[in-house]
Amino acid sequence: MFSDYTITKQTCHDCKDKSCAAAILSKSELDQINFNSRESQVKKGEIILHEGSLTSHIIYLKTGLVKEFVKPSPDREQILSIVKQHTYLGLPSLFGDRINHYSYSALDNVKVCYIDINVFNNLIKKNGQFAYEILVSVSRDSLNNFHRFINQSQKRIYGRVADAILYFGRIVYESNEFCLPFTRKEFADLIGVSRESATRVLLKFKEEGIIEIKGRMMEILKMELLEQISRKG
Amino acid sequence: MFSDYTITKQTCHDCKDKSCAAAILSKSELDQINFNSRESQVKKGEIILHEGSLTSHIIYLKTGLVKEFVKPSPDREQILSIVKQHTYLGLPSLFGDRINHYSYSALDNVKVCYIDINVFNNLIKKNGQFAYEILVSVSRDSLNNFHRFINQSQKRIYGRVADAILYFGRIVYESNEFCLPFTRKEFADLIGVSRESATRVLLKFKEEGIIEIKGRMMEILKMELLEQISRKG
DNA sequence: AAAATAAAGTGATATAAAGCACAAAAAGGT
DNA sequence: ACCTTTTTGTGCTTTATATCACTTTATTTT
Repeated sequence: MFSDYTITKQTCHDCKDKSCAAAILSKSELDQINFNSRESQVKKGEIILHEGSLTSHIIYLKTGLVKEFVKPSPDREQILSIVKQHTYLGLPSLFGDRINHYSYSALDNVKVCYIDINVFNNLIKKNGQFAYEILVSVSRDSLNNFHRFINQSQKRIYGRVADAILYFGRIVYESNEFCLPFTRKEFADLIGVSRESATRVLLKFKEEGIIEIKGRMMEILKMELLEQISRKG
Repeated sequence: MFSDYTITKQTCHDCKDKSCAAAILSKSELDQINFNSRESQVKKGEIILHEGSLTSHIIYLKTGLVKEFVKPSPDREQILSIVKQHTYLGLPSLFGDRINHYSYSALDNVKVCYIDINVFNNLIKKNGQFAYEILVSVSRDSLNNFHRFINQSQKRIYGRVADAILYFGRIVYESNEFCLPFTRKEFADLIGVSRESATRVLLKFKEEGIIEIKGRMMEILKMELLEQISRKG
């Protein structure tokens, strides 16, 4: 089982998937990360990080998609966001009590890097420019997530479904045609509605020619209308 | 009107209300803030910062309570949090597009300091330790607010009202007896329910002896029960 | 390829909470 | 102290969406 996690290692210096923050580090600073990190692969569906666990390493998502979620109770799941590549996972948890507040699981086969937390914190404290970049990233995420949540809490189901579709089209895949990375249940968990209701609205949208949907494949046909529905709530 | 804002100025060095972050600055660094900031008072009910406005100064809440909110539509209001003294307002907005994403208004007469944004950013980039402290604060807020929101979206009205009461008792006032800083409407806006429903639940709690409430005065009588209701949702 | 399991779709019903309309009380202004 | 405005409380009605129970369709497993 464990041998599935192929542990490869090239140097961080010539990594094509560096974060914006890491890009501004000096050679010797990058060396510190290089010597105190390792890369690993996680298969589709597997958990990368568990809500409630203690952080000893910071995890950088090098390639692939990851879902960020919490389970308020064993039978419920709230998906907070879909995390794209070139992102550190769970930064806010890192600077607080060091307990991970969210769980992360791989939506496809992904590559992640584990970086020693002390090395990372040290770079922040030593290099204000690096800290600033991390701050920008934490702030952006905080704002984005919050906006999605506020919208959600204000909108009714049609608006929420429209939002979710736009989220995939504009932010996650940046294309009008994409393949949902998960089931209808999970789609529903992303916007906080029941699976049945989500299904119904999705089919209504299809019926009205707003989207084309076949299994997990989805295409936005009437962007204008969808945006309008999203606005109206 | 404007003369109401008494502009006093003592030096930042002997300020009794310094932020945790500012406390670690050197004398010369504090000087920079000192020469590029001014203190001002805002009266109860007045707006400190408008959602959508551009940031030229960062605002530090020296004393008093402030409500952080957004207005998704002119007739709706979502209160995000009650901000306590010794907190920078709207930090996440500062590091993104520099547009304020939330509004802030004074819940009582408050003192705030306006600090030049460039000076502030400079300190972050020059002093990683300072940056780290800001990072901790942004992260804490992000996590806290998110938790409240996730809870909210998962709970039904009884749980939400219980949460709000506990929020005031434990976090805002740190006492079992307190005076709500605003109307029932605003109380409802904090937890995203209608005013009528909030009222009804509040009175139900009173009837059952869980809380004592008279106007805006509130006292938590059965903490255990309240926590249980909060957990059950 | 067949059987088993999981996911998706569908109609009927239940229900929590919003909305409405009004009365009572409190707060604010003159 | 009186009038006006705002806030709070209350019963009734409406409505959106969850939940239930079941069928159909996909996906895995053997």
